[in-house]
Amino acid sequence: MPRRKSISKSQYENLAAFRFALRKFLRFSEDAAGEAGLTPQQHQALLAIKGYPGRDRVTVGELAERLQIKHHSAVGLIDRLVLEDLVERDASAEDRRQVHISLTTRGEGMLEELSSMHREQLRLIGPELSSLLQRLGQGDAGA
Amino acid sequence: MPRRKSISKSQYENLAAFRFALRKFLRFSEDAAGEAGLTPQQHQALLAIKGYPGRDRVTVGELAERLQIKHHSAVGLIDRLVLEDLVERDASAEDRRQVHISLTTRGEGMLEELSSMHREQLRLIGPELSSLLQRLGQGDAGA
DNA sequence: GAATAAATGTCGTAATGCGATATATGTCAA
DNA sequence: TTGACATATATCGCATTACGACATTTATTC
Repeated sequence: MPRRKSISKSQYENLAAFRFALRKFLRFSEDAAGEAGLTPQQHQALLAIKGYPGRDRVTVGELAERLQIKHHSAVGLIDRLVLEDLVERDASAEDRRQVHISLTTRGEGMLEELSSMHREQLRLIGPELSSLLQRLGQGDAGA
Repeated sequence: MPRRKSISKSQYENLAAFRFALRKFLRFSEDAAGEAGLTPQQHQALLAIKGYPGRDRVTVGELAERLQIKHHSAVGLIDRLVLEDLVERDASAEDRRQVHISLTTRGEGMLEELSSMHREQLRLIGPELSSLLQRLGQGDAGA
């Protein structure tokens, strides 16, 4: 039987089931951010800053990389976060082209609240996602 | 030590690492769709239709549910898909309020190509995602 | 110190999801 | 069989956001 390009009905169903589960998680996340008064992207930016490996500040370029968006998209996002008093910009001492972004106290509080909810939700749905991923990893066994 | 609301630095890093991996996968998916000449949402719609459990057509409402968007957002999405000759609308015989959406031959071809790529990519990164999920499921052990 | 690269920022454009609202069809009961 | 209500889809205008093209400032290199 064919192996590379051909996709069986059950494989389409598996792929779709995974994306459905993913969308439900993202919807949960979007709703949680919205109820906290943040846009989803603002929430992701706060997490990317506070959760950056080994530090709790980032440059504009680093933030763009972590969010997988372009530099100038990150600039606009940061503009709105600064307006909301959620992050602050500080010029870098070493390289004056760079700008360091870090959370304000207000930003920290909001992120902590949201992160707590997400930690719980991910513990809840993590096993399901892993199971769906594993099913995709197998050949075309299950229906 | 505290258990509910408080989040350690390493937990922020774990949450951020998971979202980063997720964003990289979604970026892969967005880029793949774009190269095929589709928007990311158009691709997701095709998959949701073809991968619907037990069928390969859906109603507008079902599509909205699978994509986790509102009905009228799905309507606009379907409008654009019909214009691109990727899906077709058919009136339901049983309930004339409903509209059945199914893929055209062109839509099938595009979805098969994209699904093949996604299947491979998910096999590649599935283990990493599972590992990150499992780390979130544990307490606050690892750093 | 001129040329080039890198980091950030500005501006206008396009896609998309949503709330409010409208229309058509089905359902149920008096 | 008709009136009241529910359901499925569609329309319209709005807000958010990411992008490409381009500009500016600072660092680096020969």
